Amino acid sequence: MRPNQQIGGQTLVPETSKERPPLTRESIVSAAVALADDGGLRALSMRNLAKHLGYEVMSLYNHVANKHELLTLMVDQVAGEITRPQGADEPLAGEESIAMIRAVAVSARDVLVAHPWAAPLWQRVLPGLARIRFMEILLCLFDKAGLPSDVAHYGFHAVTNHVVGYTLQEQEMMSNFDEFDDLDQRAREFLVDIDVERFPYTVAHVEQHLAGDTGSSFELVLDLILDGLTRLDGTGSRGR
Amino acid sequence: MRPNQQIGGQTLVPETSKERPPLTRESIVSAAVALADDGGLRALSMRNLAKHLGYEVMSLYNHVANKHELLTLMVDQVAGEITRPQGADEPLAGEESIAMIRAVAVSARDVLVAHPWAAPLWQRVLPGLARIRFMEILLCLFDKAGLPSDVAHYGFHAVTNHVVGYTLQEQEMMSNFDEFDDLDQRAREFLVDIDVERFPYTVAHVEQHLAGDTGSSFELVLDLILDGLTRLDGTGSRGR
DNA sequence: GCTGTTTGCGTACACTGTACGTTGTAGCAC
DNA sequence: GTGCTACAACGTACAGTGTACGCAAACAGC
Repeated sequence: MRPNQQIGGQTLVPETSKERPPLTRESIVSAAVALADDGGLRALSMRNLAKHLGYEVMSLYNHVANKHELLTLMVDQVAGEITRPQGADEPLAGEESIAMIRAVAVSARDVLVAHPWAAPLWQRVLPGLARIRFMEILLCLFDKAGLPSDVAHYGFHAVTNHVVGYTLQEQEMMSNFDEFDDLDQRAREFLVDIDVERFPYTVAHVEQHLAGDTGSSFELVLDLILDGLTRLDGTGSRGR
Repeated sequence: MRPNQQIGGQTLVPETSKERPPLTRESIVSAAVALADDGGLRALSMRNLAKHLGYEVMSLYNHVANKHELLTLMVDQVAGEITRPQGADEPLAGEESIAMIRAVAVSARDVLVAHPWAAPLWQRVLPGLARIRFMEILLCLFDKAGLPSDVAHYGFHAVTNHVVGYTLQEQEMMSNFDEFDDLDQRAREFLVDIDVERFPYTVAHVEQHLAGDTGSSFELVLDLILDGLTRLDGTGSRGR
């Protein structure tokens, strides 16, 4: 037992200072993010993670309560990558605020694209500090945009929903129709099921996707939402 | 072994015709939906499902390829509950189409609320027949709304994203702040983390949620999107 | 009758997250 | 120094997961 410690003569400071970095909360989370970045969430088991770090499984639990907490920390680390606009603290004109909201949303989307495993987790995990900061900035910008408070409230939801939801749906498409994935077979079944005669619109829609000419539709819908919000400034008496 | 079959004298037609309904694809899916409806997705294991049906685990695999297929079928059954508007086949005015789109979206949301487990699965599973029908109707309505084809394309995404994304985010809130859930402790941690001084906007936003005055914001954002789409009719030359 | 196919069943395997107990060691009081 | 406490790393063990495999009973067509 403990095969690595009593090999050399030096039983003091054994192997720990040799090459493997010490186990910390941060190193664990970073390794987990790296492991999920290539290999997806499926590749992230506690055993696998421990092996990659050069430790045994249960040692991780000295720094992380359970896997859910690890996932929370991972999402939060990724949330910290979202760029914060400068000058958000100063007084702003409405248009400037909207432009900043747009920038934050685009940055958040970029981060979710860079870490494809993060989008599904985003809603399943409680916000950590970085994500709360993200929320705070966005809500602050909405406040400074001069919108009525209720409009600001669900405007926030509309924007964040769009960022996460759009990316999620896009990734589903990608993974389902990617040749490199083993889901290729299922994609075939799908395309067989929908024959052109019964579902012409759906077939056309899917082909539009496969043609790849849906590039900037994320930003188009984002602008759609933002423009709509600014239009709801005064009375708010619209709808139904 | 096989304790249920050789109890009575009749080894023919043993127990099968006695009381338990025969195992079919449909009965399995329905039982799975029922099981997930109360108990959530966590309660839905193949073993648990088999037990509830009065069969053994591996018998299910005679009717369902694997669990992923089962989940797909479950989502599809639920998708079939979405009400289809009458008269969608006939020629429509633009406003009528938009109204129908709105009705379909609201119905879809109702279904997702009735089956809280379905929203997270919605994006993780390939569309089955019922969901393709749903897509077809929606896309058809978008076409009849007189929108340019690209606007119709991402309008479809904007609406479906909103339906699924909004419900998902709402359910996360619910489950994270519900007293009945064992996540209560985590919710406290969350509220402790965000002190009012550092994150005033976030605290105010969360309190707005806890006060429950966010009732119809789903439909408000939906109208926002739909109104925005109809405004993008002609040139499409707006916003960056 | 025989034969091939379907359906239910039991066992078994690889894998998951993690509870629990043991062990070496660092820090501190005496 | 000795003793005590705290903790990080470890190994084992357990309950739970999805499902591959093989066997037996029931039913189909000949």
